[in-house]
Amino acid sequence: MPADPLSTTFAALADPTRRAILARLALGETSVTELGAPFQMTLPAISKHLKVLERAGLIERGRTAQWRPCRLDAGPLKEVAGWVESYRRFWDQRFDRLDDYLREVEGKAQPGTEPK
Amino acid sequence: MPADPLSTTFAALADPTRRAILARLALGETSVTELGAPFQMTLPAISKHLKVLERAGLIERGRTAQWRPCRLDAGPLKEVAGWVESYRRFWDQRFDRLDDYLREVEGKAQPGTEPK
DNA sequence: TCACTATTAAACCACCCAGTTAAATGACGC
DNA sequence: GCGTCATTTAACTGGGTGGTTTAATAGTGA
Repeated sequence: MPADPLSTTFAALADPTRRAILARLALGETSVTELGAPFQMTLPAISKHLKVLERAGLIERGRTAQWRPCRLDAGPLKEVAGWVESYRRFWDQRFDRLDDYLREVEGKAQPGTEPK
Repeated sequence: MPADPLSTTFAALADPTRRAILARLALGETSVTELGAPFQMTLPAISKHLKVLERAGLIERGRTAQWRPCRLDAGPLKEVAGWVESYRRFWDQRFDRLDDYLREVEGKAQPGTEPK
């Protein structure tokens, strides 16, 4: 239901098989069969994972003869990085005291869409 | 089923309501009722979202009287940032030519768990 | 104790997801 | 055209998820 791109990207990344596929594609374009080789899983399952990654815009697909090779498209990861970076100050120890200070000064503010 | 922490974190982030809750918590600790106020959703639904966030380690919960306030714990986001950063060179335009070069030199390597 | 507030639990629903097997599509080589 | 390889589709299953309503738990305060 939530069709927003960030949710789709996060959902696509929430599976270790799909993340492993992306890692393999980071080494270069390859075929579906070779992508599936490392996994104890049938090829239709791999094909479904690829469809999820494609809908999330994380891979692109070509058509060379009977092969439909995949290549990585890291565009959506840029938005993920941007989102997560906006929380950096919350895990970076160097800003812990600053956080306490800001929280003290600001008190309770109205809810916004993203922090900072 | 995939109980690995990174998958759990990504799955927790793959919902706009939960991301909005995190954004609200970035402004400071607050109660369940106040967290649910901006959403057209019943409180049990909010409570379930909080349980998902808690299992992912993204929030911590206290016990002050009848309130069980939530506060942000961005620890897992650090791992997310680390994972996504390993793909930075694939979306950063400045490295496009370098990518082509590396792909040419490396040819096909064996699949690893993460790139580079 | 009683009424009230804050929060969760239980039971239920519709739907999506990850996986399977079996069959279909499509391109190649002979 | 035929057999073969690469890939996808169809149909099905088990289990998780996001939401609801109703009811239970737990603390506060008179």
